[in-house]
Amino acid sequence: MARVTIKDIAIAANVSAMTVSNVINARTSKASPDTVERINEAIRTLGYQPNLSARALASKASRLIGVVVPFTEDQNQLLLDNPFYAEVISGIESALRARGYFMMLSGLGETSNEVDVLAQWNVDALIAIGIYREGLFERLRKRHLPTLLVDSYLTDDHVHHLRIADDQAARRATEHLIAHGHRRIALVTGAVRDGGVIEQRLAGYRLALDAADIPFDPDLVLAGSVTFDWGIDAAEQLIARRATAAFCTADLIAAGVLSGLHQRDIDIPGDISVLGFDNLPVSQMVYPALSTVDQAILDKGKLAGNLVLDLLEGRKPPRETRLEARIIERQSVGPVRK
Amino acid sequence: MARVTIKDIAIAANVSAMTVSNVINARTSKASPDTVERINEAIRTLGYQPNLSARALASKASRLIGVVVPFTEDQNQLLLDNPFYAEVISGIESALRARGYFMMLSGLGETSNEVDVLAQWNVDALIAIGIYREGLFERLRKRHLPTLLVDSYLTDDHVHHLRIADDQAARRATEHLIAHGHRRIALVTGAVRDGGVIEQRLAGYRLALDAADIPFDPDLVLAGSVTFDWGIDAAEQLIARRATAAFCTADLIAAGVLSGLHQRDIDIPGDISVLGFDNLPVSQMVYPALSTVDQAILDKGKLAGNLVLDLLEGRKPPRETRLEARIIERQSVGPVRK
DNA sequence: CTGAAAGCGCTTACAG
DNA sequence: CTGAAAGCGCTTACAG
Repeated sequence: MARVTIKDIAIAANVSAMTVSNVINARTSKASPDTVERINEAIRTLGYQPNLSARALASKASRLIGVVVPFTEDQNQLLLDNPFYAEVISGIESALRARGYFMMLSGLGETSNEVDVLAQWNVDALIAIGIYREGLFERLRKRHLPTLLVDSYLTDDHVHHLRIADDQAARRATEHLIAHGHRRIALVTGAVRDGGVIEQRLAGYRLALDAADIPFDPDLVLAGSVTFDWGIDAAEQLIARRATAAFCTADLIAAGVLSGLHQRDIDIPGDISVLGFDNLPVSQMVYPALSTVDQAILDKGKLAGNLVLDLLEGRKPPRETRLEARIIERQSVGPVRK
Repeated sequence: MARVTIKDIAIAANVSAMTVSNVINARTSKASPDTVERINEAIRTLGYQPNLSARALASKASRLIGVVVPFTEDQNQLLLDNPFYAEVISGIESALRARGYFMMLSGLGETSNEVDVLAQWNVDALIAIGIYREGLFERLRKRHLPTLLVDSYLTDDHVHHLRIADDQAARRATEHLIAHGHRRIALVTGAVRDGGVIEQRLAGYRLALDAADIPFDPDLVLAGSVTFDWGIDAAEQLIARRATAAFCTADLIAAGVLSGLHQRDIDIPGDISVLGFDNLPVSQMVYPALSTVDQAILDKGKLAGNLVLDLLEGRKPPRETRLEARIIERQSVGPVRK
């Protein structure tokens, strides 16, 4: 049994293919109620499924949104290695689906041609998460697609942005530790990159220190990668540098710090306080439960989806959207030990 | 500047469109080396990108593989909520990409028409993860697509399977606890479903008990959902039922159990031992680090991708592939308290 | 080794 | 309110 096409429906309903097309695409004003009914009936009984490739080809609109995530820092080329991405993507997908669009997911590495893949599928628009490298960014902008950058500070006239107020969030986080009496506060983070979020969070951290008259100590900035393993390593340096608190710019790192401190029998938060960032599910699973900065990842993802569709559908969303983040207090932050 | 098509290349290289098509599709035997060179040159200078929708339409092969994951049990319609899926999917995607195929990801809920979406995109084959419900399964098989079921025991003549030896793995896990002197061993699990993996793991658990002459106590089977929150709740029942060890059929549940036990100041593994399943990244992040059953999720995903492509390309992979799982000993299992 | 023609399943002006 | 025709960018027999 061959696939049932629009032509089959046309024959069954005794109309032309183009009337069927009109009805399918909800241009019902262009057909009499009676015809619409007959066509819908035929669609139901024959089990018609539109061929989306054909539609994309003919209409020059694929209803496909490309979503680009960077491959993990150790270049193992795995999507979704970071639960943060998994959650944003879930949010994006849910928003797209609700509005009748589809997601084409792709990783993006150093030398990768994954952007080409998206071009080949004729995606209507692009959401790129956590982009910083100039080289890759260049490749993105070459196709002049409606583009939304999530968590990126790369500037470009043709690009829209969604991000949290990273500097402010980091400042508040640091202040939260200061309020608990801490003065030797380490910043444990991934690589500080041009146009990335960490740059901004570092700035917020410094602002908080300045405001509290705590001199900035570069030795307390521990930059590695956004991984659990780096957190474990960082724990050792935390101790060596006599930090009493660590502000980690990702929960994944914070989880590693917790684990590294446990290995050395350091009490948390008795000896060292740890504050995370993201409010990933894992932050509730570690021990002690991690105090962290919530950035409502899922909502962020949904918003990203909706913004990019607004953009695509010509509804002129704001060029930049900034979300608020807030601190979630759990058990990993306490007063400084006297 | 309009998109450059195969026709543009044909003109530039002074050949027909079909010769270009042949060269693009690596049927180079059908063209002289000289022609091939001219065509490739034109492709490079003009920056040609094949239109995959057009190719799919004309060739009746989309190189798109549908990947279906069930929506989470609380029906919140979010893909990737479970890190297990995120990891399998990463593996699948990586295998598909390596062989020149693309992934179309879709969730699958109670009433959902997501399978329709995949049909509409003309996916060449299907990988479905963790399917048990008969209703949904029926909808899958109606399209007679090459299908690989991951972690499912639903039988059907037209479907291929990839799974671990769940009964055996559960048996070994239980024996591992028995070897530590435990006799009141609870099984903490998601819903036991027809054709799902948990059914098998329950069987393995019972086999181990039988072999050790430990009577099966239905009160020690705690079935909820595959979530952290359920693990927290289960912790309370563990205590009430005087279990000395818990075998959890998912790390997510085990993490919740750990957390719930901490809340009640139970020492792990001093008072109660906890064993997980999956070896998710989170199993290293919790405290104490979780002993668990490793099922090499990433490799499983890659294998799934390769199996489905073998199937699609007519290489007749085995109808059923069973992977071995092995126990990873960390800190959450210890000898029973006398 | 190369090409002309038909066709994949849709949509889009255009006409009536 | 409805239709005939052309076209989207490819591939597929078929012919030479």
